[in-house]
Amino acid sequence: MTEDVRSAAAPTLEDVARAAGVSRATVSRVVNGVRNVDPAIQEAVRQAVAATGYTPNRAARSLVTRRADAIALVVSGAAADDAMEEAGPSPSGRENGAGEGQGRDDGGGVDDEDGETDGGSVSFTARVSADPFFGRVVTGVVNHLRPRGMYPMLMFAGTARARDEVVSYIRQGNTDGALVVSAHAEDPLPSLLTEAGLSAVLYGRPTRPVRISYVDLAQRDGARLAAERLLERGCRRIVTITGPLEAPVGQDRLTGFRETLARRGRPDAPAVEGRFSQESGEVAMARLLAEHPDLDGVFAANDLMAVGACHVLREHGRRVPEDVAVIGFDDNGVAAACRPPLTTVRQPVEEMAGAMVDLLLERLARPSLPVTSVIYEPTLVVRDSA
Amino acid sequence: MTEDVRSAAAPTLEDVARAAGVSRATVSRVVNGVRNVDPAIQEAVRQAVAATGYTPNRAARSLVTRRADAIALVVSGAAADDAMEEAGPSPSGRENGAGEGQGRDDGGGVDDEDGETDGGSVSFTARVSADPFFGRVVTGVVNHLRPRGMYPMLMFAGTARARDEVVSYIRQGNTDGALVVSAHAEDPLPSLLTEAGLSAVLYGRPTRPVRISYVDLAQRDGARLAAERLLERGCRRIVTITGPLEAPVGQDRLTGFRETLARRGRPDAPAVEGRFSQESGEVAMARLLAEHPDLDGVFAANDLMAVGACHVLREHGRRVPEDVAVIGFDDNGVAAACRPPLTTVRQPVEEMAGAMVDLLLERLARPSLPVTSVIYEPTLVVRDSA
DNA sequence: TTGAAAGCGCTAACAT
DNA sequence: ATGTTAGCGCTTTCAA
Repeated sequence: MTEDVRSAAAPTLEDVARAAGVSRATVSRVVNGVRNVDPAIQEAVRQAVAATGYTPNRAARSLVTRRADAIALVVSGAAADDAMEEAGPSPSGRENGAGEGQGRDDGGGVDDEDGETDGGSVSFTARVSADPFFGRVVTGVVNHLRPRGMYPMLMFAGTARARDEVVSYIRQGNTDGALVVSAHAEDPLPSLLTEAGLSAVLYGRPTRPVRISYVDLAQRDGARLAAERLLERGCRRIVTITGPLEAPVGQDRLTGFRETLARRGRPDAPAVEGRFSQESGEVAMARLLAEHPDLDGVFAANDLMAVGACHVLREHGRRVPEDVAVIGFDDNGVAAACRPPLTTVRQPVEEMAGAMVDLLLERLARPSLPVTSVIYEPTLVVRDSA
Repeated sequence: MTEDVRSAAAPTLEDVARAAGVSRATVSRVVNGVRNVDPAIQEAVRQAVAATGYTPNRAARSLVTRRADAIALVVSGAAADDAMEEAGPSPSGRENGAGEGQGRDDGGGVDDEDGETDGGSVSFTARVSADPFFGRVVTGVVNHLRPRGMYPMLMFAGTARARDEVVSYIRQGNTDGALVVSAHAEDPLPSLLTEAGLSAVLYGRPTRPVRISYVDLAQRDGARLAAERLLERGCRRIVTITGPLEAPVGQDRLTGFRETLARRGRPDAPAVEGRFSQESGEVAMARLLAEHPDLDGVFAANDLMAVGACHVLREHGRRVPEDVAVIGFDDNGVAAACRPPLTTVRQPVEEMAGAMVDLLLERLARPSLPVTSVIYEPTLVVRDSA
């Protein structure tokens, strides 16, 4: 289809204009789809574009439009404290690996500060690669952006330093907006972004009500689905491993779960807080087992913790699902890979990530648009564990 | 520290020049660290920069330097065939999910082509989020780039179409170079990139010898480590689950393993080919168990397959490591999370990804630099499975 | 509806 | 060692 000659220097508007016998301005109008161009000329220009193999120079365009034509995808995480001020413990459980090497390289040197040794970043980075959830968000965004000819600039904001750099990078106009997925509650990034007047869309309801668009799942409905399934199976002694309770997801999944149980006359399901990691799920399960040896149903607030729970249950001689039914949340790859395959609440992460893209792009196209939120419905995926 | 007034419009070189009482050119020189600037003036300019809160406008800079000051991180995958020409089977086992929905949306429309339904992209995307390996490469790159004030543009090239778009995007100068990690052998991307005269660095030796820089692990040494460990434990009947044999990693890990065994008088260790997915590891293990019921040692070419093997072994009543010792490869998070925790060959993925960044950046700084490769040494991480 | 011209902010000759 | 100047390729008034 493209059999043209493509010489060394990339063709410019000028070249196309000459080939079409019109002015640069007209070519620009055609290329940008601006009205008021004679159809005949329009066609001629299109031909010239094809013949020359013209593609707009983004730098030149950005220079005048003041748009970067790029967006940021930031995986955010650490709370206000980190690298430099690791001291104060956060409200709830802390990530174990955090805190080595802090305070290193404060000089602001631009050299050799690697994530592997960067204070506070270790556990953040580890969690991000360990939980398939983040990978799903990223692939969802990338795949949805691709047909639009765009690729996201990927950023991690795992430390206060990294976060500030990200914010100023975006403020400087290097991207037109940001998609952010937080690995932590109390993430100051959303506020920083909106305060700076930048367009952003979140994955998940922000902890504090900040005026920002977001895409979320009807978390409580998901938890309800899990509770009902456990109830239907005839579980009598149901417990739950929650997510971090300072985060909205953690709270919502717990309350949705408890509400359903309470409505069926089973208030006060025992709960132990986890941190969404497999290990925290194991610890929580062990504790629940010790305190409630007669338990026969477990709802873990994500798949990773459910997998950890299964491991511990088996080590304690309990069969899943015969002795204890287990339900996870997310429906990540680990759920299907688990033994037994996990019954879980599915969150259409990739789709939701795509919705984030749409929301942001619409907002950028029409900044006057109001802040919006889109809520997806979860579904129960029944496999073997419950 | 910054207590200046920051008005609406971003300060330009002009503003700084005025503030410092010099010309734009001088400011530019200072900002870009060009020699031949009087130290006193240099200092004055620096002050002015700080006072005004100046940051270079990248679009303007790119326009004249013809550098994008950005790099691509592409996770590549599918071979020449896909979306449009799914017909011919590849040399060895095919990814199972591949091939639904092919031929859809050929019209070249720029709308609504999502990865989830895009032919050939399904299994690719799934594999990418399922294998923590890719996440590690990505985090390694992002973390290493951050101190340099750069963020990679993330791209997936899972179909021929996507690959072409990626190549032309880069050719158009939207990024200065590319970091590529292939999920498939026979990936045409490296060749396409070099043929187009673009700078690129690969993760892993390319299938065919193409003149391109890469970072790799001494795969055979890693396999040797695994073989020796199994031998030391006194395993008598050792088998292996290989990676895809059309890929260099698959080959190298197998030959390194067999060579070591042969040198100890144990040629012909039974091998079954896997595809690096947990499921393929399960299938392979089941087959090996059927054909060699007396096996007592397994080397899986990656952790995911090792986990699958452990599942199957347990289901067949074999205890790990008492009855059968299992060793994986990579040392991803799943290795430590496995029950029992997996003894495995560690690949310092994040570090290696950092090395890719260095290689590419050096190359961009001095294009005359020769093509290089950096090889890392693997280490054996002993846990419980062997 | 189309063209002419100005200028976005920066770097890189070239002059001084 | 510093300043002057000429664009880089594009969009966007403003005229015609």
